[in-house]
Amino acid sequence: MAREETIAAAEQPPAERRPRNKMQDRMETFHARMRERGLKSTGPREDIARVFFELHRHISAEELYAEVKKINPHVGYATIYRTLKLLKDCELLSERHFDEGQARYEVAGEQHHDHFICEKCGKIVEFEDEGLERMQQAVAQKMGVTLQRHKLELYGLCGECRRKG
Amino acid sequence: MAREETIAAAEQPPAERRPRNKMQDRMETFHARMRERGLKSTGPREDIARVFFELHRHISAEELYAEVKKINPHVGYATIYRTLKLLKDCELLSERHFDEGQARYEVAGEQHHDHFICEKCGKIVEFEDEGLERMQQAVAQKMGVTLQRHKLELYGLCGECRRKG
DNA sequence: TTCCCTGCAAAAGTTTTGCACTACT
DNA sequence: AGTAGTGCAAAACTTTTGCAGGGAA
Repeated sequence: MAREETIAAAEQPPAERRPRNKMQDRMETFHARMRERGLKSTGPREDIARVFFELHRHISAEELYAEVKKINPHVGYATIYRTLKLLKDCELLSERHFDEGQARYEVAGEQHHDHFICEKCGKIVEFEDEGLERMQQAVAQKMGVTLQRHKLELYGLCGECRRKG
Repeated sequence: MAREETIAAAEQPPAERRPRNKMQDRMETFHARMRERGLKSTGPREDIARVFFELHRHISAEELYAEVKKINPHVGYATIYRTLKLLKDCELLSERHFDEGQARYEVAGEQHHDHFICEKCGKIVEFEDEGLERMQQAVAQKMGVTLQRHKLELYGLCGECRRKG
């Protein structure tokens, strides 16, 4: 059992610019990637992927398991984890380790973003800032290293909690 | 068993500005904080704290256990974890979760810093950049949130590995 | 028909806890 | 003496793996 998570849609690109049915696009991509790899599309995989794409982001394996159980009570934890790994291989999912014991998973292939996490209510807000990205590159250069990826998490109080508290 | 770690001392403040015997200072602080809390200074606690302060940073519980065993083979895992938690309570240790299953621990109370992690050799380099800190504050302000802390990890190739690879 | 996939259960890895015993202060 | 600390073993929790049976291509 982990900290509860609330989701805020933050700084999403305007709806018109996004494809109308992300869900279907993603399922198609999933099928294509599986075919490429000679893997099979099966009931449990469909269910898990569908729930994962449908649900809000930053879900834990435990939460995903519970959700999938609702529509397919037959599915076991092993299949959840195996499908999560498969989705990751297919570059449709990325795994995050926030300050908790368990991993959280989110849809990948979107534009890069970082996270703000409210320490009071647990809300996770995604954001992206060009300036920060550039400055990180500059710092890396100064250190003489090559950057492949990064992880930035800001922790604090969201506007709502600050007002309340 | 986890990924091996190499340590690079990076951008440390000049030696003259640091107290000569950090180790003793830290042990004294540890004793003081324990006294404040009505807790006892004991053999195992001494050994664990000493090894922790002596050793390089970003150690895992497993590694610490192995090191402590060398000087006190009697100590168990439970005491390692309990003492790690105690050191954290005493604000002498901070716990990090990089992209691995297990936690890593480092000496706290130093100036704030972020981490670069080489994806090839596992080397961890600490760094600090004022500009980045300021820009994070600016981004937080733009989002209407209050920042309490943050975590920035850069992943990539260190100079050495890039040259080799 | 051939592998791949599945669920179950057991294992593995990390961290925590219960308990009887020990040892600081 | 009294209370907190210790080691051991067992439990808890998350994730992985072995295996025998079932199903997609």
